[in-house]
Amino acid sequence: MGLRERRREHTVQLIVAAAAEVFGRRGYHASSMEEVAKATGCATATLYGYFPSKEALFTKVVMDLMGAYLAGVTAALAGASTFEASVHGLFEHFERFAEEQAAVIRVVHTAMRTAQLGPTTSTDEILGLIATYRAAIGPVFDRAVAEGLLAADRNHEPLYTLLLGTLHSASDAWLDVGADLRLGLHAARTLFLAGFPAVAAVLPGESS
Amino acid sequence: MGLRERRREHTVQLIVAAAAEVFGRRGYHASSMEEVAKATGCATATLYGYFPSKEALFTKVVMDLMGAYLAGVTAALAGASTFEASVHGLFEHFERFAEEQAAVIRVVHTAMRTAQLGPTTSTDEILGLIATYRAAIGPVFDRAVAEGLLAADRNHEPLYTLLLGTLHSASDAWLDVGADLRLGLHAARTLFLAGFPAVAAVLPGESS
Amino acid sequence: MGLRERRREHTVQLIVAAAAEVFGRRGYHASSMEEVAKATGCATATLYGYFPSKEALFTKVVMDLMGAYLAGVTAALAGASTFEASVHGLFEHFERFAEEQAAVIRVVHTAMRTAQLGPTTSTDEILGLIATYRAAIGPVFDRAVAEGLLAADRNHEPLYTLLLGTLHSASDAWLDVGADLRLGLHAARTLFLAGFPAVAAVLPGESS
Amino acid sequence: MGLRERRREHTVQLIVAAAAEVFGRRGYHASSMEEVAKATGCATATLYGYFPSKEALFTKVVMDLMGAYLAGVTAALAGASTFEASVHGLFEHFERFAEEQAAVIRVVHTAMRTAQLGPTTSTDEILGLIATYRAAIGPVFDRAVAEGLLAADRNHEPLYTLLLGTLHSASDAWLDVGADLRLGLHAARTLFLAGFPAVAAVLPGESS
DNA sequence: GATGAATGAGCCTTCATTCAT
DNA sequence: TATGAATGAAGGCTCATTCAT
Repeated sequence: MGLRERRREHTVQLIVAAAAEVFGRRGYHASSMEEVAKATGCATATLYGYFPSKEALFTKVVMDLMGAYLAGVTAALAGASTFEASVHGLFEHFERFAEEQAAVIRVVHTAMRTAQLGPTTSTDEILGLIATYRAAIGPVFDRAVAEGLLAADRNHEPLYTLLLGTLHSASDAWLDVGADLRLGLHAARTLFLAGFPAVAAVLPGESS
Repeated sequence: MGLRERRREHTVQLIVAAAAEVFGRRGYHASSMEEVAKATGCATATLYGYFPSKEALFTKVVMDLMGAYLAGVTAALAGASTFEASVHGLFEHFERFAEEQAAVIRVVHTAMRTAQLGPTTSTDEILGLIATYRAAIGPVFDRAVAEGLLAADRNHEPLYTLLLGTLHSASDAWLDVGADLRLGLHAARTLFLAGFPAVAAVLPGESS
Repeated sequence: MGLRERRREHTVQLIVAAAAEVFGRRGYHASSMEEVAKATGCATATLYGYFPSKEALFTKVVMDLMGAYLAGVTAALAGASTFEASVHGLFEHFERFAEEQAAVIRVVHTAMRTAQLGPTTSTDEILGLIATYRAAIGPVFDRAVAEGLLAADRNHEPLYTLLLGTLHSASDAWLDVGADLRLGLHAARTLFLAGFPAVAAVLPGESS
Repeated sequence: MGLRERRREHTVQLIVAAAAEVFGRRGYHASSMEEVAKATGCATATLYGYFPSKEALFTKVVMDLMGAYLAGVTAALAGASTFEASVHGLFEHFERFAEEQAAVIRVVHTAMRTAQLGPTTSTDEILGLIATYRAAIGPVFDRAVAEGLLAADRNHEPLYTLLLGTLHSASDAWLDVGADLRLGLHAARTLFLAGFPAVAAVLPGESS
């Protein structure tokens, strides 16, 4: 990559970082390009030299942050050989990531939670992202199956929902009402691990 | 209440119902007063005869729906004498409510999850609402304490978070990716009940 | 038509008149909605209560003015029984119309001359308008045929072009360099009538 | 002219050629400097190394093309000794020129026709250009006078208008509705020559 | 000389809100 | 009370132009 391109890429990163902060704090619709520009330290028009539209910028922000987060998830799970270790790894990664970049969590939550609150067009991409997220945590359940804790021929769907649900509930409480993040995550992990066998037992056979 | 006032109140309800549908479908910022008016079947200006602003309308919508929902929660919990029955009652109430009024859940989620996605000013009211929600499900844990499943002098905060987190994760998955609601709620309840003792055991002493 | 509609229609006419003046003076691209609003005596946003876009307003202006002009053309030709009288009628109508509403001629010329200078989308409508214009002056040549001045089985295309060309050249000179309109039209009419037989004689057989 | 200057002049020509194509196709206002740059094969900023503004570039384009065209006109008229030959020469030159460079005709028409469609400020230059154009075809009428077809002490103004009007009407029809150029020009020339005596007879005495 | 990047000004359009009827 | 109409205040986006490299 030439020098020019590097500089450009750097600027893109600065914009994305500023935009992440703004979008995370105000949501998509309430954020204005002028606000993002001010946060970046440039003129509004400058943003359009890097992104063709507000929506494209938003999508880039979500994709980038989510990509970084998911890469960490994958790495964390790669280093865990048992089901329990996987869950621990996932929660630890989340905690680290959340503390470093609260804004990130905010945008990602915002985006994932509310396809309908973001711009219409990128809905598909966001849904794809949700799918990617679920795929990334798949190894957790592969290990559960390998360890005999979970039958392979069951509908695992609710497990994904619950793992992410308990995980995110802690960060939501942290962001929304200022609850203790570490404690929340600890409790969430405990609940998930302790309740897992019972849930596994009630899952119906694979279907849709 | 005079006849005049009754008629007015009726109109208010019609508007709120229409607004709930619109806000639930599009979110606060993406919804326009014109859209709400069209859904109500009146002119935009008419809305201002009943609500001083878009924000006030939104707040009213959230408050009303949440109030109805919470009344149901309270009723459901009043009729349950044990911890387990309480949890069952809560989930059943939720399921019934969600199926009847998907839009309601959408707005409430939207509102609760993201103070920042709604209008800035009403944040306080929404936070108050969250507190009310938590208070409404308090009886669940009172029963757990009464049954000796939970020590009274512990920080119950994470329990509230987790109960609501598991509950809502199911409806989120239902709304966002079309997951099976009944199955999701069943799994969530199972997880919560089975994992509860373990979580209760790791809760730290009362603090904040 | 109710009173409401009448008032509305009246406002539409006021806007169209103001817009005709502005578009006629500055052309489509150089005119701004703010300028039109100022000429109308209202706020910019008000225009959007009557027209969905700048382009729609422009199209309406052109269509309306052209429609009025063509109605006059048709009427003038209906009252003329000979070829020569037709041509006289056409020129007289044009002169009257031009003096009354110079702006009209400007917009129409602008629009007709340069589909590509107006908004892209309405190009088709403008081409259709050109076709309508040509159709409106058709009777002139029907009479020429009836009087034996013109063979029916010839390509009349160049005649249309020349009749309008001589006619418009006079108004163009009037608008652009301040030439005398009456004199110009007189000369144009004289040229057309005197040269017509010669042109009719050189027209090729009907083809495309 | 040094080598350096020659190279510069060459670049100027490349830009003017590209700009002529763009302005001819889209008109002044709808053309962007970026579009011109792309057509030239250089960066937008580069254009400013050769022209101080968009307007200056437009003016240069018009002046250059018109200059080339008028030089041809002058040459054609110089080689024609009679009135009729002059008119023939003019039309032939026009036909050759138009077929070679349709874009040229487009820009020139655009510019001449509509001072208001080009940039406001250069109106004077364009008016001067119109005057130059008229001067260039002056010899046609000088010959008419010499041949006794036209009285010298009359207002020749309408003749200029009509000669150019008939000429241009053919190319307009060609450009706008795809009419046959050669046929149109033939008809136009025929009309002009055949009708000329009659017009000459009705011209008033010299005045403005 | 050439260009990528930056930007101020401006344009079209939307929308919450007000007001006269 | 209901509403059509009017509007100020943005907001997203474009573009001619400048400047540092």
